[in-house]
Amino acid sequence: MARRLLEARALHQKIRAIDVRDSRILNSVSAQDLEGALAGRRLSSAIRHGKRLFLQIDSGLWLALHLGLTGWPVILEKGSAEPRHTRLRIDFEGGAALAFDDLRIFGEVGLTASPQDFLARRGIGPDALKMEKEAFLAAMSGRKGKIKPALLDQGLIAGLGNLYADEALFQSGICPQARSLKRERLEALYSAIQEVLRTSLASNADFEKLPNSYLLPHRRPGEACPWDGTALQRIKIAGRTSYYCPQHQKK
DNA sequence: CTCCATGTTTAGAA
DNA sequence: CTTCTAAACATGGA
Repeated sequence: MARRLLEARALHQKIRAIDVRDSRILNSVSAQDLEGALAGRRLSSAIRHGKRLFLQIDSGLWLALHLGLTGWPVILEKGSAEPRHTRLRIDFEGGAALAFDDLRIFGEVGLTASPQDFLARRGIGPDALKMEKEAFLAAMSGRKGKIKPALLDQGLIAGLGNLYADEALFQSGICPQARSLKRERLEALYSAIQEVLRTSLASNADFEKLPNSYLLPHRRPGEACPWDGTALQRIKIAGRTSYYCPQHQKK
């Protein structure tokens, strides 16, 4: 979504000014370096890999973005008010601007020579939506730990967060604490991941627009499973809250 | 006031 | 070596 937005609205315009409002979002780059890399240039393409966004600058360098918990890119038309927690603002010739809004500042902005380099250095694995089934099976099999932390491990599969991991497990009938899953169940999980991510993209990450058969619109204490009416369970796994249905999600 | 929260990294314990 | 937990980061809402 963010990538599509940037692709549609932030490319090919000459950058007039950069304003780093809060340098805490910068990751191993100074505000000066960022300005030097962007001023007078244009953004030429946008790609997403897992939770990372990369914007190519026409100099060949890339802007590397992570939205964190609360980050979001916002396109501002000429004269429109900017979001309250704008941490970085890029103004284009012509009056439009790109604001990076991020309340909690868990997002980050950096520069890299190439996305491949950046991903390798950070140890980020294949993107969930581009990953082949066999690669997924290879990454997930032979592990002794619980399935949920493996899904959240960005080095094994990049792009699933806590909520979508819960949703994929829910859809494939697998308990987040299950271990050593058989091939057949991993295949079901793979399909669920693909479907959950595609459906979520189509609904613009709005939980209320997701099908009622999804966990996410019901992911609250005391709610019932939309499949069988069983009370949803809430547990902590690897420090993250997990919701699941004890009736249809098996170990 | 306290607890919790959509993410990542790091340190340290099993 | 693998797996898991807690803490830290910053801010707001219940």
